Amino acid sequence: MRADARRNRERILAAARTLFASERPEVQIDDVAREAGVGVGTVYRHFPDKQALMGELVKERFKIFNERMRRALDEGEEEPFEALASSIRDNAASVAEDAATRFALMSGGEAVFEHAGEEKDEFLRLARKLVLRARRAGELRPDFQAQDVPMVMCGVCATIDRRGAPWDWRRHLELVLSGMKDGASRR
Amino acid sequence: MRADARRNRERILAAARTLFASERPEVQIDDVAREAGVGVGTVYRHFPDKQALMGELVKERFKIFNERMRRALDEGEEEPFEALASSIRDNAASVAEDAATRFALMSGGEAVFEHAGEEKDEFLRLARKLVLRARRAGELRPDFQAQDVPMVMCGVCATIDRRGAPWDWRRHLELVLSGMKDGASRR
DNA sequence: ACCTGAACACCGTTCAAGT
DNA sequence: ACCTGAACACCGTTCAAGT
Repeated sequence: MRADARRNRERILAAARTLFASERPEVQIDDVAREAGVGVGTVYRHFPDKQALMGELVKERFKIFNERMRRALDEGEEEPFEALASSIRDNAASVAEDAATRFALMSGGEAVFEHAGEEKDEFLRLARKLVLRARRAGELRPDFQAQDVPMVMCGVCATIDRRGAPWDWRRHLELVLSGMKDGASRR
Repeated sequence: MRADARRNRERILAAARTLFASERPEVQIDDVAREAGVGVGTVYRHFPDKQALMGELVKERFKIFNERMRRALDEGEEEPFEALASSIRDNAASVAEDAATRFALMSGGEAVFEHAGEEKDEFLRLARKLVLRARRAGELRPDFQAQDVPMVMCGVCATIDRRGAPWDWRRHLELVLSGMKDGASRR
């Protein structure tokens, strides 16, 4: 890829991040192009449609999720449940700080997730390992599945900054984590 | 309101319910009008904009929520936590069966909820009573707030039929309910 | 009092012309 | 190879004309 093209691509992503995070009404591609200092056509050259642009944000976010979960696998040998719980806490916190990606995650359609397909698969593989390890240690509710990790994360994300409702997503997450613990090992 | 106007209003709502529930791409007001057998202008005469149309579905759903919670207040004297939990279970199940309202709840903006403002306030009042009673009985986690009722319902709703993900929202809800129980009284 | 649908406005996407 | 932005298409909303 030519150097100027690469630079434009980065500028478009940066503009999308800024605008998706700040604007109230639906952000337009024309706005993204203007903010990035390129023509609309250039946005479409790099991202076939709006969903693909949002998809790229989601893809990058999943990469960050996956890094955090790999670290949990490496470092959490002694406390398998806590390793899983902490990685979910940190991932939720990173989404909470990134309104642009949250917008993409929540309002994007199926295409957005397909764009991040590979990273999503890797996410599930890592979740499976963390879940199995915690289950073997007897710290996790036995019917908890690997797919339940993205499920509960989606549930918590849906309650971050929801239309001005005064919701406390951290308490929400702690409720869920406490529900995930095996009955015998609950505090 | 004239009889034909009332009939048109009902037809429009019925059409919206059918289309929001079945269509894949964003449903158009023109489609709703055609399905209802009226002109577009008639849709706009009854509902000032698309959000108001979705808002009406949400409003009616909140009325159903509130009926269920009033019943829980009347009948659940002996088992206050179970009364709260059952009403949440039933409300989630009723949303799960109603794809049109789920669409309105999830993809509608703030205006949709303002349209159901009064019912939403009543919902919070009922939630407060159910929560206080369960807390007094020592069955509920002491830091659980009345606002957490819509919060956890929103979280669970967000994971019903999400882009073909094979998620089990009933297990999700049971996780949350189990996290809501007071530590001392958990099974 | 209410209904109709052509017309308008807005925004996602394309493509002919340019470098 | 890549960029530009005018033009097109689609869909939410309005409003003049009708009953």
